[in-house]
Amino acid sequence: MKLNKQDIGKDAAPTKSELEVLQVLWKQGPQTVRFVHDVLNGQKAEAIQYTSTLKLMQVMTEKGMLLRDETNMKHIYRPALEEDKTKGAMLERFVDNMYEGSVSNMMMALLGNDKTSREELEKVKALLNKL
Amino acid sequence: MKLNKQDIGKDAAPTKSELEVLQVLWKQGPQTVRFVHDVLNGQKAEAIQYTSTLKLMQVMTEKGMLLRDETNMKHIYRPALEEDKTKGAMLERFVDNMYEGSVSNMMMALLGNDKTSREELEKVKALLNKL
DNA sequence: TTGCACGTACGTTTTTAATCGTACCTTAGT
DNA sequence: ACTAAGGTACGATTAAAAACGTACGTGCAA
Repeated sequence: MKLNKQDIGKDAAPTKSELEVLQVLWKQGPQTVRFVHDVLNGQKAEAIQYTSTLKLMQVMTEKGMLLRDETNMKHIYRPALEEDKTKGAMLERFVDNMYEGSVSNMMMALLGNDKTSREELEKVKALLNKL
Repeated sequence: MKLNKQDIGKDAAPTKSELEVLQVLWKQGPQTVRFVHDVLNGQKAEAIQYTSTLKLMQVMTEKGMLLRDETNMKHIYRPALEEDKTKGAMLERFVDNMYEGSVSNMMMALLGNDKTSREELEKVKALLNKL
């Protein structure tokens, strides 16, 4: 009995390129491979081959990460899972791995980071004070 | 002229296993391969071979990610970069990739996530109000 | 009605990460 | 001195992700 990837790591995190594809679809709605490919390689100097993107999205479909409408010749792909769900899970994993699962730990790190703008922190503060 | 990895992706993000090694060293201070290996595989059912950990750490050293003291036979490894610096960079990358670089966007996601405990959010609030 | 632009299918290759095994060195206990 | 325990070195293998090219189908415009 040959066991498929799907049967195993059902909730595996998307890889870097898979995430890029998902981002486009979440933002733009269901689209063709061509569309996603162009968005991803538009102004990029090191453009990838179209068929590479195609293959990637086909594999993602096999993994159950994307769904596709094959009624027309130009297949239309869409994410199987909502943006919030997926990103939420990834965020959780990230906080667990990096900050012992503690959001406040992560926040502390942010405070010591110059790159984090004052405005952003103000926004967060406002957000939390509305609880 | 053969060009080395080091010359290229100097600030490449640590991979998953590399991060695990770094975490041990940051927490425990400079240590031998044996030590790191045991911490990482202590209670694990699927323990890895010692030489795999050794090789991993050697490669990390080649990449400039670890430094080692070879004066004694048992080499002592330590991270080349401080925890804060490394994690800060990773966090920044994460926020960029996932939340368009906006910390408040990320915070919003956290609010909609049941797994984030109320206490944690309170802590963060307290933290920010001290600004 | 032919040919070309544009699409899918899918095996193959390349690259990188992760893991392993074998050879060999060093030291402490006998 | 001998050996066992435990260390390093490093090429080789396996596994997974990323990228590619070739074959082939479909429809529309000259």
